[in-house]
Amino acid sequence: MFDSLKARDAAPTECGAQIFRFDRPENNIRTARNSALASPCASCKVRSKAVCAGLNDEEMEEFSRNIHTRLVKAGKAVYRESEAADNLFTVVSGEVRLANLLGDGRRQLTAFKSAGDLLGENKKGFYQSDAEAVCDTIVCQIPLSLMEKYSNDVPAMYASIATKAQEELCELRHHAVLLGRKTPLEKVATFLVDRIDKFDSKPENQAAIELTMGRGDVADFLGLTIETVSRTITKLKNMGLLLVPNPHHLVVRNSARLRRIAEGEE
Amino acid sequence: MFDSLKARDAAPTECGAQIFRFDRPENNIRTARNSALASPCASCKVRSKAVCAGLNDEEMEEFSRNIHTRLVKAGKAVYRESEAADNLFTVVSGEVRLANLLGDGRRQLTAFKSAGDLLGENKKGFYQSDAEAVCDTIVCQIPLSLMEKYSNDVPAMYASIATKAQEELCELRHHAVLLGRKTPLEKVATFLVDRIDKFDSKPENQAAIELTMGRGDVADFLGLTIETVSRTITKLKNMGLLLVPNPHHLVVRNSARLRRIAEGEE
DNA sequence: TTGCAGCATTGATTTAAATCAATGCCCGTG
DNA sequence: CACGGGCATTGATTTAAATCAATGCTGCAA
Repeated sequence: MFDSLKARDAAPTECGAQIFRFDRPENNIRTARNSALASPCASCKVRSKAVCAGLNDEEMEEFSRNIHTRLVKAGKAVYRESEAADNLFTVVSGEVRLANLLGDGRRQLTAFKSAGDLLGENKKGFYQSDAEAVCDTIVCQIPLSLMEKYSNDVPAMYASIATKAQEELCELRHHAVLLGRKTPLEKVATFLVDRIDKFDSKPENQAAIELTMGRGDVADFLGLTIETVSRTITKLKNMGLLLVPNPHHLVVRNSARLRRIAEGEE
Repeated sequence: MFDSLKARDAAPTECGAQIFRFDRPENNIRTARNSALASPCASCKVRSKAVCAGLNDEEMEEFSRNIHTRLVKAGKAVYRESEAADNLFTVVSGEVRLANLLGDGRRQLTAFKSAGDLLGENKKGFYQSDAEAVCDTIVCQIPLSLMEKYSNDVPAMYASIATKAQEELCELRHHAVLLGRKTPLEKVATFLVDRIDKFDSKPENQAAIELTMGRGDVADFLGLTIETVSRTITKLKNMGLLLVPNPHHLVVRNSARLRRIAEGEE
């Protein structure tokens, strides 16, 4: 019955994951008082956006001794649902999808996580979704025990986690509206607009979008089939709203109108 | 186009909201050392489940001077989206729906909150949904400033809020799977099973379910139309899984099978 | 270079859920 | 007690998206 909704494997697509360099101590987040301390974290490009942003130099120094970075190849799992949740993860580069499966293989993606985002939703000590790399991805693995330690000592970190949880709740409500009430056209438009807002710093009317994931991932994120996603993108193209140089690179030509469509306003 | 999806008003249904009595100091949660202190909180029936559970007698005493309880009539708002978020709320009795609207009136409910649940999701100081009483409901209004004060002093309270946030995230992911990938039959079955798990302490095979909300609310929660919800309930009735004494009271006759249906296993 | 595998697109057909429409039921009210 | 309004249910019809099916494209490997 749901054959075409079966879980699909990752598109092992090149997504330009740049390697995280430990040997480039250009700390532009906070001046290291003692550059001899320069730890992996010191040169971390996502530190300003990540939960560890609030640590001072000494704390960061200890932090960096306890975390470690992992390269997760496209399609491989960072963790799986029901595994014991011992770590949190910050995405350093690349992109991760959070997936939940039904017994017969139907799949729903609940989020894509990219640079600076925090992963590791758990309940009673177990992860609640599969977290899989969409493309080659680097994550920073943070033992939960370490987090707990800092959470008490470093209010900024607890606050940061709380804020991220609130944002995530907000995103999920937003996504529930999409899944439950939007048309395919509105779903795809929302997806594209959200990507622009997440990645494109300059909110011009014309914006380039890189899709690290394949159509199957988009479909499972939006609660559609691959075919409907494809047809809808073609439709947006025919409406003159989109250029499609190739399946993984889109250019939005009129993001204002796309935004209106996303909200069901036309 | 979406006329039949327009936001529907509350069913002003009687839901047996029992009035919260201040004058009955039967503190079965924690023995009040000094019964002269007996505050409204002392007799609160939901305290063991609520965020204030971790307060000691003195803290609770101060707490009770700063909170106040409000009766919200069926259909009225506890708060509205985009209002300044100055308070959190604990549901004392009754039930609240969280609603998000699209410009043209389409509506998605993201949660029903009942006794002991915490309300007041906000982002950057503003509520993110409409919170409306499904039936006559009593809420305990807690100034956010008070929460912040206790959050620093009373780790248990911060932990309790964090736990509730995690649970909420978990529920929303669960709901995303439902909205994006389940059939109407599975959606309704899931809704019923979740209600049993939430309200029915004894997990017998036969369980009574009270629906405080009308079919419109159920439809907007499940991403369906009223008609489909109604037909699906009839279908479950015809399958021998359900008795429907009246629209607001259902009896599940085989919850094990209902559970299997909910997970798409048959 | 050719062939193949995996995606993506496009087209035809089916089907399930939305929409449109009518009726019934229950409760509160005059 | 009769009436009216708001829900809920049920039936008929439409329609949009899933499904089924075929073809095309791209990049990798033999």
